[in-house]
Amino acid sequence: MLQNDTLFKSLGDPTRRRLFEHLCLEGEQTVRALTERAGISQPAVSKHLVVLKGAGLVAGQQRGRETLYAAQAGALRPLVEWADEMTRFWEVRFDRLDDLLKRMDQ
Amino acid sequence: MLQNDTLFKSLGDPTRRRLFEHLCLEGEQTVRALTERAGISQPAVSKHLVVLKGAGLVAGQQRGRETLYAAQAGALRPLVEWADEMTRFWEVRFDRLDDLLKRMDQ
DNA sequence: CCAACTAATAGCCATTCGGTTATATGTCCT
DNA sequence: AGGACATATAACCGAATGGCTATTAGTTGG
Repeated sequence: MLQNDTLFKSLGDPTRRRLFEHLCLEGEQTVRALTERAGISQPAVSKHLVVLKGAGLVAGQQRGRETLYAAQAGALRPLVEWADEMTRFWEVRFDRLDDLLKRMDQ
Repeated sequence: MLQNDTLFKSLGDPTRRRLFEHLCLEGEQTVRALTERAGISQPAVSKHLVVLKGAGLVAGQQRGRETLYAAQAGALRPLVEWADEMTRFWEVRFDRLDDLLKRMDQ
């Protein structure tokens, strides 16, 4: 579960998550475009992109003097799987409780 | 999307996420039991539980002098929905690119 | 060739955060 | 009643974090 740590941590910061959201919804963007929209300095954006890249959430390809970043939505899969697993276990327990209550009713 | 901020932030800390995982997999636990397993001090655990409760991920019911905490797995739904939405948008764009490439092939 | 432009890095700072110990509050048991 | 126990809160501390400005490196176009 160590891989999940960087994934969840990356998405834990609102600004960073918004950058990722924007890339998902609007498609690949230059750092410049992302900066204008984020309302923070260009170096701050670049630092966030490094973190997102470290989690596999984003990939950047250089084209000339600018770099195009694109979301890698597949990187979200471990997150969904984790959530499903947690929910599944939780529901199993709920079912057991339900059974217990039914047995107590009778 | 402001509600998601606290949710993602709560899960962003590994220790905290592990507490939640434990409650999901093992069922409700006292603070004492959680503390023994977490390997940190009892106040630290209590603080994490406050944060998790703030995100709706956990609920505590006092019973005598101890408090039983239980996971609220339903609180994960916004997270899954968010991930689905991001993936959906991303795939739409991918399809468009796919179409474009097909058109270019012909 | 050089000035403008784009992005990344370095260095700095204030704040946040996760941990600690000490203490308060409340409950149980003898 | 009083001591042990369970949890929450307060106060504090060092490390991590997210932001900034300044600078560097690389690219383009006149």
